[in-house]
Amino acid sequence: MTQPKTDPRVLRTRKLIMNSFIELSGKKEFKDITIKDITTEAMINRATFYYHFEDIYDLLEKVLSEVLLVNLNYDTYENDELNEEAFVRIFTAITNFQKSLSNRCHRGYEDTIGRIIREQLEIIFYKMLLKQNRREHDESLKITSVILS
Amino acid sequence: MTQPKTDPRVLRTRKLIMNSFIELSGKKEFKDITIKDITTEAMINRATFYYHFEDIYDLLEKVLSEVLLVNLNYDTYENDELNEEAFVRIFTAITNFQKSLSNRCHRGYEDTIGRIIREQLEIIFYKMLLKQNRREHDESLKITSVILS
DNA sequence: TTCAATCTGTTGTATAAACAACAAATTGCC
DNA sequence: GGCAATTTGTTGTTTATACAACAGATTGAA
Repeated sequence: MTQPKTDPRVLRTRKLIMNSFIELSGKKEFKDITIKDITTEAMINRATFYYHFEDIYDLLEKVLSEVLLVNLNYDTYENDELNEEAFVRIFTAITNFQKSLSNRCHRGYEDTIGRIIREQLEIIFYKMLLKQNRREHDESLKITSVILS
Repeated sequence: MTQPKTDPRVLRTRKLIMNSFIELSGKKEFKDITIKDITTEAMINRATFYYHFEDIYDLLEKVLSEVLLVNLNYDTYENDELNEEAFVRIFTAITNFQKSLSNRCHRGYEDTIGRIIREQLEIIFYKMLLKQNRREHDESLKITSVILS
């Protein structure tokens, strides 16, 4: 509640970059997306990218976390049944990322991806547990483990 | 072709402000729209507004010109028949503006609006004439004159 | 009318973003 | 492998935007 309020310029720029990345992810494989692509699409100076993200992997991490969090917050307002669909969407997205990522083995990156997803899922599941409905989510957890293993 | 390239920040900010204004115009009457409303909606600092526009009337002028120009450029790619619809849209928009503007008589503003519209229409008609198809547009001109009188 | 609240313009200062230039790394092609 | 072209990080400088504060204007309700 008492957050220091982030500069609106920062919010706008980050959103532009992230959206451009997501947009491009629909057209190209992750390994073919360059930072220059993203910044050009976002109409943002390339130097500005590095003000917000270390590199393209850092961006990927943050986009993934963001997506998962957004979907989470969105879901907490809907109930039970509808969540199922959302989970399916999320998992599909994750799987796609994993797949398109598999080529670019650079610095054993799958581990990092896996870590992020697990962390976020942990949070999600935790909040879900607080809402008392356990059953189906345990299945999801197993599925994820399988995919990431 | 050899334009000095405007700063992308400027383009973004102007677009944000203009879009917010257009958005708000759909919800409120012009006379009820404050600059604070616009900047809040656009998530732009109010001081920044004055960096780009003198006041709300200046914004209105530029939005009108912009809208007309965009529609013009859009139309030049389509041909004859479809233009009719576009013109209808534009005239409806103009008429609405005029109507919602009529209360706010502040500094005899209708004159300015009329001037802008006439200027822009002049350009449009001129370009149309270069494309040889005269007939219908003369009617439009008459209609406009009536409205503005 | 009067008064409180809101809005308008304006200014000074801090910070994010643009831009240009660069060396190093990576890619892709022969 | 080697070479040209592209991409990546990084830096210094300029410019646009954020923010806070202000006096004056406008609004709206008592």
